[in-house]
Amino acid sequence: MATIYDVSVLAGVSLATVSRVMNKNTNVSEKTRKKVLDAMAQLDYRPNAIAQSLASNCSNSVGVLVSQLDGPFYGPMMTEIEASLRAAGKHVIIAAGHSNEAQEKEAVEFLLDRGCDALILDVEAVSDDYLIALCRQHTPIVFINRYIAEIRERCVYLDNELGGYLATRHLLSLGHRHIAYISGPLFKLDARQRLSGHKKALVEFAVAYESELFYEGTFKESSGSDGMRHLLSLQRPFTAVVCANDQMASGAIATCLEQGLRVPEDLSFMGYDNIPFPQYISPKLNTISNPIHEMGKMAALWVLKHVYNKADVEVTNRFTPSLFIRDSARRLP
Amino acid sequence: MATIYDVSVLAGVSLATVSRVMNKNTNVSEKTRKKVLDAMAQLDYRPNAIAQSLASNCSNSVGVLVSQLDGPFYGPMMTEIEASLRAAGKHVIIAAGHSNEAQEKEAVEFLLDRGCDALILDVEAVSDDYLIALCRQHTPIVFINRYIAEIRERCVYLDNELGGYLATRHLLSLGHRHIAYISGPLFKLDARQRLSGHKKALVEFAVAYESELFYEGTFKESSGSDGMRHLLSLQRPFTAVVCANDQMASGAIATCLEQGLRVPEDLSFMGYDNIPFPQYISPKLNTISNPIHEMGKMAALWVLKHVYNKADVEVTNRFTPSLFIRDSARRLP
DNA sequence: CTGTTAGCGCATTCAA
DNA sequence: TTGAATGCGCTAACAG
Repeated sequence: MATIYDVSVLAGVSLATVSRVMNKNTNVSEKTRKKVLDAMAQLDYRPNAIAQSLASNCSNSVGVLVSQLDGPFYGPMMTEIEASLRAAGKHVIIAAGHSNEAQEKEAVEFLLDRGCDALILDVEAVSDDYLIALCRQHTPIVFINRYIAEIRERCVYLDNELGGYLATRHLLSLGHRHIAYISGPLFKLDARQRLSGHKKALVEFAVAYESELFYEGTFKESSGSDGMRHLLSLQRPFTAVVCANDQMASGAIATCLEQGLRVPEDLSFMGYDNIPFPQYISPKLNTISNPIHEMGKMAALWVLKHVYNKADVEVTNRFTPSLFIRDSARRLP
Repeated sequence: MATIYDVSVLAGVSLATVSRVMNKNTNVSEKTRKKVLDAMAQLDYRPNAIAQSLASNCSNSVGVLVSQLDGPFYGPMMTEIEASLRAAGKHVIIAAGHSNEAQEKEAVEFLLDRGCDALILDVEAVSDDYLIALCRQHTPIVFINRYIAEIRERCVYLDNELGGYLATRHLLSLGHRHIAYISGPLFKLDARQRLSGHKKALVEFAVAYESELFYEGTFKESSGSDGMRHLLSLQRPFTAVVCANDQMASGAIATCLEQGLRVPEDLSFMGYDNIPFPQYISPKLNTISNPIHEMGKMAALWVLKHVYNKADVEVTNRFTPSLFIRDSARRLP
């Protein structure tokens, strides 16, 4: 591997001059610039990014920490982040925290140690205090899907309570009065907020909350199935089910269909997140939009703006969900 | 940020000694080791990974390049790779190539420049020659989803032709004789191989290949819908459709259901990849397994074995697909 | 406009 | 067992 030194020798200039042309420093005559460029080409020179980072204290890379690497939720988010950052010549180092406190912390420290210029974190298991302390570090950090008042200008998040409210209100407005709820794991803030919105809508329509019709799932398809089986076993009447995400809704609907129930004729459903797949199933799922890709993009823009002084755009912190009406809920006669 | 120098001063030892205890070098007396460890703890010392990489020429990180960051295919693969590597104390830098030659090359060079100890590549757009040349570099590289004879021991791949064969043979064995085919983009090797297996099965059953019943899609849901609409518009009889992946199959089935066709009563379907979601839709999709997560794991093991001299496991290069029979195809009377 | 000189934080000889 | 010295490849003052 050729080094900057080899280039300088071949070009007959000093080391510093080579560095200057690399960094587009204008104080180089066209003639010497060309000599250097030629030498670089001839040696197939590639700058050593590690050495650049060490010397400049800037790695041109930003660390991204998500809960999982797979799934319909984080994929689009990472895609947007990567695309936005790459378009600005920055690169992305991705790690997974697996919703586990130790792993999340370890990943954060890894990214910090790797000299990332900034971090974009989607973390669920670590405490608010930990994150607030983290912000006192010199590496700038943005948070996705999390709202912490003390550092609110670094948070990019969805109004999950509003989404939960919209989902349930839609069913209520269709005449449903006995509505089951398959929740995400309640240790997650977004799951709690969605549930809170659900209850708010019930109150608004003066419908009692039936705690028997509540099931705490895991946000995965299989727990939607499990939840549905549980609810059906109750022998307690209900005409609709709100699921805290589309994956659980899909699992729940599949279970209904297996048991010979029709959707939405026998049971109406609402999902949440508007992930791509359920558009292609039958019945098409009603859901709440979750502009996760836009939030990813916004986090990337935040970094571009605050860390790299690019992108003079306005950063929106709070995103608003909206209702998608398709074929999985019907109006009660 | 405390440096190794700060630690050495506080501990009253030399810089080299601190380095020794960090690297678990045994030639340090218990007493001084303890002094150093104490100093580290006191200063909350975290080694600078960048500096370590530069000095040791080893970054403890491996680069992973996939086509996309989202989707049901690459997600599980990345998850396995990350988990296997992290368990060994190694880290992962992920980039996306977007099935585009320039972007794939750029990403490869980025990962190389970042000082990755090894690369795991899932690339589609670059040529075999480029990859063969890449292998002459000093950074070890392993390929997923690609077979190149000259560097076969670095390839981890699926027998796609066999999978295509199994899919079509299943339908043929159920009595289908007019089988449409919705293909992946033919510039991708796996799409061509799956199609080749399809034709092989037809030959075996002495059934003519009807080129009118062929549609070249993109591997995305929407192209499954498009393909289905095209096939239906042909007014040419067929009783089954083989789709080159599950996503297109889902799109195609959705379109059929929309148009009032029943699956599998009116039309039988086969998918490919066995992605999670279609298990939760109705009808449950027949498909071909694609052990992408195992392939990801195997690639990680390859790196652990050949680069870090860990994991004395046997590396399997070729994976064999198998048939999953569920509810989307019926036997013809 | 260009060259010289110091580091960046750490690993690694080579002596002691 | 420990310390001093050197260098990894590059950037960034500071001179000239």
